[in-house]
Amino acid sequence: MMELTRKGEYAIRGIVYLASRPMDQVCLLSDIAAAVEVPPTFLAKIFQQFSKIGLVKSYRGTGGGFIIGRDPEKITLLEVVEAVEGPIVPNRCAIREGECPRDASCTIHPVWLNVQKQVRSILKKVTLRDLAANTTSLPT
Amino acid sequence: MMELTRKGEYAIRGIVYLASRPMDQVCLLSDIAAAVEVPPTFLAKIFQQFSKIGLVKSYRGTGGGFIIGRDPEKITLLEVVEAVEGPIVPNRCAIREGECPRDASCTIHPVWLNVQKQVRSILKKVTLRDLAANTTSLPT
DNA sequence: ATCTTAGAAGATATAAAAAGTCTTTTAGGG
DNA sequence: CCCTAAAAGACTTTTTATATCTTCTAAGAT
Ligand code: SF4
Ligand code: SF4
Repeated sequence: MMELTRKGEYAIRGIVYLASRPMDQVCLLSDIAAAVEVPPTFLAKIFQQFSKIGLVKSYRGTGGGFIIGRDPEKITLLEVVEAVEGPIVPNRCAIREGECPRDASCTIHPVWLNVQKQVRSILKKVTLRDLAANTTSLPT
Repeated sequence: MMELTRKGEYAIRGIVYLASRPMDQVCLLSDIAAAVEVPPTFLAKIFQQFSKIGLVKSYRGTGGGFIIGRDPEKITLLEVVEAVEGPIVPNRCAIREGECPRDASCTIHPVWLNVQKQVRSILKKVTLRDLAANTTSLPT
């Protein structure tokens, strides 16, 4: 239960790798995919999503590729996960009040709200900077 | 992300209802299904699973049906959820150490372990007695 | 200008899981 | 022996996940 999809896992691996690279160094998608062992075409789709919302910046053409969208310290794991997996909702009724007609009287409802809150809280406290291994100075 | 399946939701609704009934009163599956608004055939499958592990007791034939397997205070929401949804694992690496070859050096790994721990902790603290609305004295 | 490089966008394909149904069998009463 | 109700397992349908492919667009190199 509650399992992250491959997409989510790949997304995190990819952007964490990117966050560990210097911001002035444009990374080829193929290089990122190889480094984090993810199917390149799949990672491309994921990074397109990231690009749209500014989590990464993309450059086309020769010398193109990706860099991180902003300071890794300002990007939380929560943001990354929700960007590709959608909002964290342990059950439908956690989407919004009234989503389940039973929620007003349901004794289980508050439990899911609590789960949602706790999980979001954990993921929000972790930034890409925390996650980026110090590979900044590694060879290309 | 992290969404409970219908099966899980139905399972909880069903067993919570059962927990709210007096233990000496055998409940028809069809009645339970109607009360919690779940497809009867689907709930049947779920209760078969519960029966195997003793969460509910089943009786066949005339006057048959289901009762709760043991004191609702002794059954946690965690147990119920894991019975039908499997273990709570926010990511593969939370299944067991070594499941992901990267886990030893992975900076994200501990985050998922933490998520898993917190969620399990929340669900473990909630018993079926807490969840059972006081419908014990309602008409059949 | 045009060629090459590399990402964007969208369609498509495959596979797996979820959701639900149906049929046959077994057990327990009347 | 007949009726009731659950057990067991096969089966169907739908949805989601996973992945790839093709065409298009932007940017630098020649
Ligand atoms: S837990 Fe309660 S409120 Fe939430 S979906 Fe289930 S019935 Fe509805
Ligand atoms: S978070 Fe790290 S250890 Fe867990 S599955 Fe992903 S790479 Fe493996």
